[in-house]
Amino acid sequence: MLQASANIDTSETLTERQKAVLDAALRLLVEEGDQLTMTAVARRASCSKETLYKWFGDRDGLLTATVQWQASKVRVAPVDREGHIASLTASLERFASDWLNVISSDTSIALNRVAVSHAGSGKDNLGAVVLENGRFALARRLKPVLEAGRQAGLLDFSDAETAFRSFFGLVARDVQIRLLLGDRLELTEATIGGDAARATQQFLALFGAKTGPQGL
Amino acid sequence: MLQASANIDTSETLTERQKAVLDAALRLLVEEGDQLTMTAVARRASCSKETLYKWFGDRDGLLTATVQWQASKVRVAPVDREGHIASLTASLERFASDWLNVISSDTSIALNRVAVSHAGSGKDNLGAVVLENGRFALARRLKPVLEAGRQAGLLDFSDAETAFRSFFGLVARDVQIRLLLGDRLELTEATIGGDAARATQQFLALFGAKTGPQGL
DNA sequence: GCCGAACCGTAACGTACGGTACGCTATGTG
DNA sequence: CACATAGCGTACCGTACGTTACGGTTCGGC
Repeated sequence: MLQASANIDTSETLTERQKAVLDAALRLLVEEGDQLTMTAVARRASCSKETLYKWFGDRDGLLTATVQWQASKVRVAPVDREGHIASLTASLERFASDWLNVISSDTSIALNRVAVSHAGSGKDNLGAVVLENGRFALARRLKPVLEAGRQAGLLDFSDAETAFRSFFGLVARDVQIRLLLGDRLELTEATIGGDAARATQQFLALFGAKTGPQGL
Repeated sequence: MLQASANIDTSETLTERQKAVLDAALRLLVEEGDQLTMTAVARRASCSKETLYKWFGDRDGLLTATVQWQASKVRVAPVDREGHIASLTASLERFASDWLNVISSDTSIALNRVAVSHAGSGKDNLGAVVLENGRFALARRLKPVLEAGRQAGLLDFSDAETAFRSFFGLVARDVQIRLLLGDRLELTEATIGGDAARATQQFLALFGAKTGPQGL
C-alpha cells in the first residue's frame, strides 16, 4: 500500500494505471464532492474495489493519494530575475493572475472542500497537503522575486514572509472563502487580469521603495 | 417544523428549551465537526430524537437552525461617526481586531467547516447563512464607517465595496483558509492587535486622502 | 500448455446512522 | 379524577456504504 506524506512527489512511484485511477477519482471528486463512494470510483475507473483497497489501503488513503496526485501535477514555471520595475510588476501580476485562476478552478475548490471537511477529524493530512502545494508553494515561488526586487532597490520590506502575506491578502481578498462557501462569484479572464493589476499596484504602493511611487 | 432562511432572526421564535438544544448541538459541532449524529445531539441535550425531528425536520434542518442560532447571537455594537482621523483609525482597528477574533474562534472554524462541507451538494443553505452573517454582515457594518471617512475628507475611494474588500484582504490575509485547513496558527491577543494596526495603516496608506500620508 | 500473479466484476457482510414508532412520565385543564 | 399534550427514552427499520471474499479472465514466464 502506498504511504501518505505531505510533500513526497508520488508521481514517481505510480504506475500509469494507478495514475489513470487517480484521475478518475479526481474527476469524481470535482463532480460529487466529498460524498464520492468507493464503488463509484471503481466503476468510473473500470477497476475492482479490491484493487483500490490493495493500492490505497482505505478510503482515506485513496483521497490522500488523489489530492497528492493533483498536487504533483502542478508544476512551476521559473520566473526571470531581472532588476527593472517593469519585469517586477509583470512577475507580480503574473503570480496574482495565476493564483486567482488556481483558487477559482473547479479542481481547487473541490480539493479545498474535501480537505477542509477532513481537517477537523484527527488525521488531517489532506489539509497539510493542500496547504503545502497551494499557499506555501506559492510563497516559495514568490519570495525569490520579492528578494530580487529588494536587491534591485525596487522594494522595501523587512520580512519577506510579511510582505508575501500582504500581497496574498490583496490578491485573494474574500474570493477563496466565498467560493468555498458556495457563493456564485464569476471570475472571468478580464476581471482576473484587472484584479491582478490592481493588487500589484496596491502592493507596490505599500512596499515599493520610497524613490518613486508608481502611480495608483 | 422551523423554516430555514438566510437572514431571518430565529431567536425570536425559539423557546428556551429549543435554544438550549441548539446550544448543545453547537457545542457538539465544535467538538466533533460535521460527523455529529442525531443520537449524539439528543443525548447531549437530554431530549429525544423524535423531538429533534419534530422541531427541526431533519438533520439538515437541525444543522441550519444551529448555524442560524449562533449567527443570531452575534450582535453589533454601533460605531461612532465622528470625523477625525483618530476616530476613524480606532474604528478600523476595532473592526480588524474583531474580525480576526471571530475567524480564529473555535466556533467560527467549526461553522465554516460544516458550511464548506455542505456547499458542494445542492442545498447549500449553510454557506449562504455563514456568508450572510459573517463576511456580508461585516461589510454592512463597515461601509458606513468608510463612507463617513470619505465625507470627512479622510478617505478617498470610488467604490465602498472595492475599498472594503481590500481592507478585508489586508486584515485576514491567509489566516482563515489556513485555520480551516487545520494549520496550527496561534493568534494571541497581542498578535491580533498588531495585525489590526498594521492592516489599518496599510489601508490608510492605500485609501487615505492625498492630503497627508499617515506614516507607514 | 501450465502456473501464478494481477486484476476485474460482483455478491455478500457488518455497521453506522437517519428516520420512525411506541411506551412512559409529568404537567396542566375540565 | 379523567383526559390531553409535550416530551423523554428506547427499540426498531431501512439503507447506504466501507470493506471483504470469491470466481473468472488476462498475461508474462518456463
